[in-house]
Amino acid sequence: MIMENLLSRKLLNFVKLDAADLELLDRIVANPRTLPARMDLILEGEAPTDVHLILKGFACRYKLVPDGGRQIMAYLVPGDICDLHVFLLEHMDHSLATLSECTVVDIQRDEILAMLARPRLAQALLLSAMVDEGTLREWVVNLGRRQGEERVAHLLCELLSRLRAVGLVSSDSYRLPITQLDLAGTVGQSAVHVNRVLKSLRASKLITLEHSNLVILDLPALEKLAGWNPNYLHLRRMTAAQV
Amino acid sequence: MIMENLLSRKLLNFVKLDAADLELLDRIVANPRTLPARMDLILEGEAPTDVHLILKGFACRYKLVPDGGRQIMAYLVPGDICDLHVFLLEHMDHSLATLSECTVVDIQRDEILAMLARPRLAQALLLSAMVDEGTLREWVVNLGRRQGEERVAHLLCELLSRLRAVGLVSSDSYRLPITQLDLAGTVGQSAVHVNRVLKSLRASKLITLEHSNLVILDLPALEKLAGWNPNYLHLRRMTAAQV
DNA sequence: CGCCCCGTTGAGGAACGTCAATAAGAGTGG
DNA sequence: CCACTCTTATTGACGTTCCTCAACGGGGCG
Repeated sequence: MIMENLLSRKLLNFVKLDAADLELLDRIVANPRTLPARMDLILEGEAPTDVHLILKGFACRYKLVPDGGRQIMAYLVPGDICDLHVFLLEHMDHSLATLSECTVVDIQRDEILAMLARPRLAQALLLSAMVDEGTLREWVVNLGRRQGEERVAHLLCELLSRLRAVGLVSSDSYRLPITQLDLAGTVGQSAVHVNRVLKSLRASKLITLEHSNLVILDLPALEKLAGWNPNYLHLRRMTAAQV
Repeated sequence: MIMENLLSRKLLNFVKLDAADLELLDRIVANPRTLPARMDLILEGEAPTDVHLILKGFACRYKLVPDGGRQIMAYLVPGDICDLHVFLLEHMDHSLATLSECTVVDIQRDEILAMLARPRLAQALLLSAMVDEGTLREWVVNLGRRQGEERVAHLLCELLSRLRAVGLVSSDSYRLPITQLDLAGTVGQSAVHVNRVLKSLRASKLITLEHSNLVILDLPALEKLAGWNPNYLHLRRMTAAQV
């Protein structure tokens, strides 16, 4: 089975690309490597070297706090590029790690420059970076203003949209290959409480979640609970739903 | 009294600038306007037109949530530039408003392009944007992993660093022209609870706060409480402390 | 088979929210 | 300058959300 170029698929949500653009992207994703779950890509304080592109699996940005806990500040899902700031920042102010097993491409400096030299690709990459920032702002809202169930519901809605944009959703269902401990580190609550929140979402017939398979049973109700508004993802074109 | 060019002062924290760079910045800040407190600069959903530069006062990014509350996601203090993404995003995914009376410069498209055409200014602006993003990540940590007193303490430490970088701090003291309701909307707690947190910080002899004048009485202790680590601000050079 | 990580549940306590009342300032018009 | 009003700050009482500690079960993997 041929692996579709998820980078192209993602960027096509923002801009049109010509054949040469697509060919460059195909060349870039040609040599991926596979990493196990729970593996650091780069640590806070280290000097960034290359740019990472996720093709498969979930990764995250995180920081450790003095009391031993960790806060996840971003999910990196297939099609996501991280650390375009390689060229500017001397030291990482956060760490990067896989959550599940991941397929990753290390993009070299000259390949990034080749992309930025193409106006439409440059625009798509910048737009994608602005969306990441908008997502961060929405996470601040999520942590600051919503409580348990709404918080998790919002995260599930966001992942639905983001994964749908790269064709990884069918019938409001997707793989969510993370533990409840990771989920707790994401929504800023204890693992015990997240477990109870999930129990409650299941009891309300909003979702099922077994063996890392999430099924959203009642999307309108989940979106309503979450106060969902996808404008911060700035998706201009919706990709066709998969069968 | 001549108003110092706070934009230059801020950018000099990141890069060296030559005389022509500084002259361009002086031209840009030449025609400011003054806005009253609690005034929107732009609303979520609107199309951004120009870029805003704050010269005096506090402004913020915020979103309203269905239940009527508002979450502040960023503070804009003197020297801060917002919305460089004017050129890319069709609609704002959040709103911008003044918290106190503000002096603001509206920067036109061609002036932005003139700055970006100068390599060092471009680098400084991009670095500044990355710092904004790093700040957003730290706020996620603040909301997700810290409780009341640590949260407020962290915010106060951050503002100390940021205001010091533009010369608005003397002896660990600065103007904090915001209400407790705004503070609550920032740290994701109720105004009543923020009031009690402040009371506790005062009782611990860490700060005083009267008439919008904040005095940090014991900075090491406040930083320890906050788990303060300024690396995300990426300040390379410290500006001299003001008398 | 045994171990370890993960998910689940119970019990009790700490942190935080809501409602409500009062005080203290700040601005406004007379 | 004073009376009035509106916003902001402060405090108490009480309820809710969430955390911590602890125990137990289940499934994957050596």
